[in-house]
Parts: sequence; structure tokens; C-alpha cells
Amino acid sequence: MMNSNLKLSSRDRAVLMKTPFLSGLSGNSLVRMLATMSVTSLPTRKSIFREGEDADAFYCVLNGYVRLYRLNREGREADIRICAPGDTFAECLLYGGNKYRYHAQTAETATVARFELQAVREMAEQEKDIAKAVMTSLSRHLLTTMECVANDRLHTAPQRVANYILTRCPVDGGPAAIRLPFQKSLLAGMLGLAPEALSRAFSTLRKTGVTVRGRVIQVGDVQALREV
Amino acid sequence: MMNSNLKLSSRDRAVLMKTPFLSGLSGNSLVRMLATMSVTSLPTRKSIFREGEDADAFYCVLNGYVRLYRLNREGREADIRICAPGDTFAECLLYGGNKYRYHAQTAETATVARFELQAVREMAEQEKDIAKAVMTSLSRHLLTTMECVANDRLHTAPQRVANYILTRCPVDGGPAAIRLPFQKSLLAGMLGLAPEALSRAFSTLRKTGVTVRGRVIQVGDVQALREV
DNA sequence: AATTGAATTTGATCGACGTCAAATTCGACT
DNA sequence: AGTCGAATTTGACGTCGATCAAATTCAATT
Repeated sequence: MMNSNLKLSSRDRAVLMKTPFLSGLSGNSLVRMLATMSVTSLPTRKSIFREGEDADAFYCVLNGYVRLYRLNREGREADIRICAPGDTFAECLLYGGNKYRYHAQTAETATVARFELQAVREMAEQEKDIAKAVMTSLSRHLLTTMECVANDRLHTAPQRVANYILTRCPVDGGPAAIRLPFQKSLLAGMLGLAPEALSRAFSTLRKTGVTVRGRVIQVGDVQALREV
Repeated sequence: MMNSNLKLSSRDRAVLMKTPFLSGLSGNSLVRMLATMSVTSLPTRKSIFREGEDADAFYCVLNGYVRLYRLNREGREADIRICAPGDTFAECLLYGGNKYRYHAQTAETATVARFELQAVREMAEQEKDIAKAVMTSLSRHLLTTMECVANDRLHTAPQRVANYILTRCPVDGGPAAIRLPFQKSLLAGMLGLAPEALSRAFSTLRKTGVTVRGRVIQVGDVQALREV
């Protein structure tokens, strides 16, 4: 069941406006972008597009999570990226080919904004602030993706998990607690791990003062985590 | 020894003009880009910038190869990307932060073009075709980096090597031969492997009709390689 | 052709992580 | 509180690739 052109909830609107894509836009450009945009609510595990399809739109997650993944010949899935609220995906097809290069599906109930590639491409060529928004979005996205390659190649499972926890902890070194915004299996995919490996990484981190109960992660000593 | 503001060899010039960065530029924009550019020849294993330094330029490889890499706490290096002639690197810092996020060093004698971030940033805001060039470059780069994540997470060492060979083979299915443009240890880094693992992957591929002699790789049956 | 340092290959070993199966826990709903 | 299916954890095991060391090959130079 797809609920197109839904009215934006104020929460979703707030997320949308903080996106690198829209946050820098002036009145007129903003209006034009919003005009070509359509908002859709999707149920869990609903496909948004598939690898190899002709690309006609890119998306911004407003609520929930979207999984970008590939399949190998035997049908095993590997996540390439997990998109959180505020993340844009497939915007690289604005200037990088005309077919989707991976599958996209919701990881849970999600709301996404859809932008026509052709329309945005034209606007980016007319309005400088839109071009700038595209460049900002692509730059950020590229940096985090390179970060991901480095993380995969350099760190073990417990280190990746520690890293992830640290990115969501307050900066000071004392104790802290965070709550995962999604299932652990999704976190496993983000970190390039099997769910079992994530579970074992958490139990390895127990000796560093990390306690996990459901989605709540308690960190005894943030500084100690940095040294894993 | 650094040889700044070298006159461009005609070969280097040809590479430069085929870059997504400059290939789409009109007369005036092209002149302005070339004016802010400086060309440098560097010896083997010369550092271009280091992680954490303030970023003031991005680069385009004209000749040779440049390694982008990170270190972990124990000092082990992991390559994030190998830049070939025509590749641009650190251009994501145009709109994505002001510090270099990884180390860059030449993998062998190399010639690179250097572009001031600030100057290009300003030009990108003035000239639409320069903005477009930036977007194209970022898009391509992002796609290949996501490809890299997928490759790492989905494929074994022999599959990655087969993949690499296939990207440099003629499309038809018959026998073919290619010559590596660099040392095997560099290829290993590109594929996220230790040199020993690359060597073993090649010997695994022997049973698929791949013969390696020095830098020359003979492929008996391209179609068979696709099925590894 | 001989020399020599670097690159690559090979062998042996080890640790990390994937996979499969079974046990347990979680969480939504009655 | 009780039920039931899904998510997570745990155990057992296998495989892949990293690492270290030693042998071999390569390639530039004499």
C-alpha cells in the first residue's frame, strides 16, 4: 500500500529542511524543489527500486530506514548503505548514469521524498543554489562512503561497533547510554557484519564496560571504548 | 624534488582534458580553471598530503598512480582508493569539510595537477558549467566507491581479481591478454587484499584459464571468468 | 652476463568472521 | 499474564584471508 503525495507531517518537514539538499535553498529554488517532490509512506521491506532498472528519481528519507544492497550470484545480500532520516540516496544518478546500481528497500515503515532526476537536473543547471545543494550532498555522501571502505578494511568487528557507539555518544569521557534507533540486524548490515558477528562483538565489548539490554547500550567509560 | 608549474606534456594535457572535470568546460571556464591549476611531478612514495591536515587543494592525476590510504592505531595501512591517470581526488572537500581525511602518496613517479579548493569553490558558484563538472566528478566517484564497498562485502579474493580483469578485457568472450599498468602490490591494495592474497587468488584462477607472467595476464576464456 | 635489492610467490600457521542449527529472548497482541 | 512468531544469542564448525618467514623471480644496473 503506497500513500502518495501525502501531506508532510511537521516532523517530516523538519527533517526535510535540515537535509543538505534543501537547507541551503532560497525562497524560489525551495519552492521549485518542493513542487517536483512527492512524499510516500511505505510499509516494511517494500522495494523502492531494483538494481538495473532505469532510474528516474532519487530519494530522501524522512522517517524510518532504507537499505541499499546488492546481491551476489548465489543470492546472498550485502548492504552497501543504510539510509537514516535526512539521508539522500541515488542522487549520484543526477550525473552518473541512468540505471540504478543497487536495490533499495525499506528496512521498516518509512516515509521518503521522491525527486525526479530530470527535473532536478534541469534546475541544478539553472539555479546556482540548487547546484550547490547537489554538490554538498554528493560531497558528504562520498566522504562517508570512503569512511566506510576504510572502516571495513582497517577495523575488526568489535572496533567497528565501538566506533559506531562513539559516533552516537556525548563527547565527554564519562559513562553514557544510547538507544539504537533500529533492529540489531540492521546495524550489523551497516557495519558489514552478519548479525551473529555483531552479537559476538557486543559480548567482546562487555570487558570494556559495554552492556546491552535490548536496544539500550550502556557505556561505562567512553574513553576506554576509544582504545578498543 | 618537486617540479612545480611544469609545462604540460602533450600526453598529460590529453589526459587532463578527458577528465570529467575539464572535458565539459567552455572556453572561458576552461581558461580560468587552467589558470588556477599547477602541475607537479613527484617521485615514488612522495606524500602529497596527510590525514588531518588543513585542506587547501584537490588534485587530478595526469600520469602514474596515487594511493589514498588510512592507518589504524597499530600503524597498518589500508588503501581506500588507487587513483589512475584521469582520476581526481579530495575534490569532495570542495563542499565537505576542511581537513584531509586520509593520506595521499604517489605509488610511483607521478604527475598531478593541483587545484586550489577556494578558487574552484568560487568559480563553481559563478559558472554553471564548472558546477556541473564538479557534480559529474563527484557522482562518478561516489558510484565507484559504493561499487567498492559492495565488492568488498560480496566477493571473495578470486572473484574480485576476476572482476578486475574483466573490466580491462575486450567485451567479446574469447581469449584475451592484458598488461597490468602497475605493480601487483598496488592491485592488491585496490582490491583490499594483502599481496600474498592476490598472488594466491591468481593461482586459484589458473584452473579457470588465467595465466600470469610478470605483468602480463592471459585469459583463456573471458566467459569462464565471468562465472567465477 | 653477473649483481643485487626489491617484488612476488609459496608454505605454514592463526585469527576473524560467515554459516548453520539450536536455544533463548523479545515484543506485539490476545 | 499468556501466546506466538520474529529477532537475537550461543555453540560448533569451516573457510577465507592476514601474517610471518623463507624461497624464488624480477628488473634495473653494472
